[in-house]
Amino acid sequence: MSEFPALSPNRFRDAWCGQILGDRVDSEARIAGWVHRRRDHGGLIFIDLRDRTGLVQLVFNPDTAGDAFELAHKLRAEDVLSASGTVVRRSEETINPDLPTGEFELRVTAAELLADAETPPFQIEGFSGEVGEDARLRHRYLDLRREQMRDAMILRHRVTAAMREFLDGEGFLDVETPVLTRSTPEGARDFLVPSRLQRGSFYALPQSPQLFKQLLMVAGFERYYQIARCFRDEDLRADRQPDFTQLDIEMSFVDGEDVIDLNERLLTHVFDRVGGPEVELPMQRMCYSEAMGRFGTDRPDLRFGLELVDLGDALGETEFKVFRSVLEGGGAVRGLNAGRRELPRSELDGLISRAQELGAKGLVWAFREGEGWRSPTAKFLSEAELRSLNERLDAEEGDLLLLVADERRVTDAVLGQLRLDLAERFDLIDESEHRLVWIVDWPLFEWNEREGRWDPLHHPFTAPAGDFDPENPGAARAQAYDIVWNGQEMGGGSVRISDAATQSAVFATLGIDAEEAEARFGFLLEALRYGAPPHGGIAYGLDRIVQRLAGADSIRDVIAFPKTASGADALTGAPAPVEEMQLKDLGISLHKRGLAGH
RNA sequence: GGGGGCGUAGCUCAGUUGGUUAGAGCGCCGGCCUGUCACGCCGGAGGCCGCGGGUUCGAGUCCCGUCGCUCCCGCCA
Repeated sequence: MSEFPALSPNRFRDAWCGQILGDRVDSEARIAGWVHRRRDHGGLIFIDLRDRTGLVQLVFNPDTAGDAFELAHKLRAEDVLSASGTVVRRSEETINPDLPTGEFELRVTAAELLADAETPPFQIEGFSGEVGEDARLRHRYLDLRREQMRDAMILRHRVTAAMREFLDGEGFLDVETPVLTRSTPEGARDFLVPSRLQRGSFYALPQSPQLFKQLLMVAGFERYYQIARCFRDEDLRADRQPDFTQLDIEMSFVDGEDVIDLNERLLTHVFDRVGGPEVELPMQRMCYSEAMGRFGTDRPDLRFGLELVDLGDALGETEFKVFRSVLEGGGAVRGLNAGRRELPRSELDGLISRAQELGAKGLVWAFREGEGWRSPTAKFLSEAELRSLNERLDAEEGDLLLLVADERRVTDAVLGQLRLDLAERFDLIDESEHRLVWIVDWPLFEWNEREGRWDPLHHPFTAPAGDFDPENPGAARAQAYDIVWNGQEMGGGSVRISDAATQSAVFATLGIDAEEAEARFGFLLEALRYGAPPHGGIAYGLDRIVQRLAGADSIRDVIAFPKTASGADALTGAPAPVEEMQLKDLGISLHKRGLAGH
């Protein structure tokens, strides 16, 4: 999109407010937009007129503006105005260098009020405070007038336009898949839609178009993409909405390398088009086990250090019961060196609480002091052990060391999160830096202790790497890849299972027996028997990509009409009760509040 | 489901140890003003202190409950 789309001149306007009208000095122009600000000097009135391209100053002089002068006096913020007049180059001393159009102004000769506006509930711009999000969302159409929101939405458009441009050039077909569909097991709760024609049955809103895009590969479309709305009925976060948007891509006759290569070119194309970070190709890759080992997470933020270190073999003979029992029970003692930090006792206690909140039983903190530690825990450890730990942690005098002893899963989760907390606390992240990394070589399954079963790390359609041995699911590797950007998961994909036998075997491992597999995924298994090409793809969180490109704190800032943390639409009031008749049509009865659960 | 933070004028916020008539900036309304651009100057209006209950001679302030917003854990790619 060009910055100033061509305008067909009409009675409202023949130019954009943000347009530099240098080539029209001394000639006529007509402009329409919203009154951004009025500066009424009594005998001379300035109006900043705003449209989506920017601002321009209108000058109303009683000698030249005629009736429009009286109108200008009555104008208020956010009134909608069409004004015509002469484009004038401002005199040197009246140029506003802060405004792109600041060398020019429109000397108004006629103006028409197209709509008057009530006083907005909050100022659109130009005061020092930050308007609360609550107020912004209730009047989102006003919030979207703010420059920051307008730019975010334009950026979003440019991102999707660049994606379409690239994928179109690579021969991808944009195919729409159903929104009313059957539950596909992505792991999250489904949003359900009751069927009127088949009472008692429900559609599910798609958590992703996963199965449909695979069917499109079976159909022979070979290259598919869709900017697809997806739905997950889980609690919200700054980077999670119940309905969100994926860039969904699938390709045939490819292996994982092909998919990664195409996506690296896609991302750099998009970044190039919208002024995103410069990324060298090929992008960095890190295998899952390395990410977990060094950072305690499968989505490491590589912009700072504070890496995790395994300390178990420095403590093989330790008398310290806490460490010893964990190690004997197959757990791990891991730690990180937070660097030379000063922290009051209250903050150290805060770290302990945080570690407990994250699932640890406790947290050992220590400052290196000489060859040993200043720490409540120091007295339980031998001098040799302290020296050895200092060495492992590369600790220098005064460095803050944090250790967690627990199951490996817990040590990683806790230290991985503490690492992020510390980076924030000590401002270790250079916000101008961008680190993208592919996480590869994933396990196919992980053991779900609570449910006592194997779960897929990605989804059940991910192809195993090499031969799949159903007898040893824990050893199976996946042909899967996630793209992680500054510690945030931006997209994930895999090569898919393209033969029915393997798919059935994976279902069986996941505890889905043949009967259930047939009932839920029979259509997929059948499709795979009719000649399914090898295929794979990826899905990106579009909102997150735009959020990061916009430098926003929340995906809500790059979604036109987002939901609040409780899943409500503050503007429309959704979700809302419905008429009794609607429920009756659907054969649904609600338990009355107060009766349910008794 | 759990934990933290917030809720006072239209907006953003202050409000001391529980004390008399609840403040500021911006916005809004009126007046003045011919080169401002967050215009300036003068004047003014505007409050269910989220809601409900309790303690107290007295509650914006303390306690209990509840609702809303938000961040995090769980959950979720």
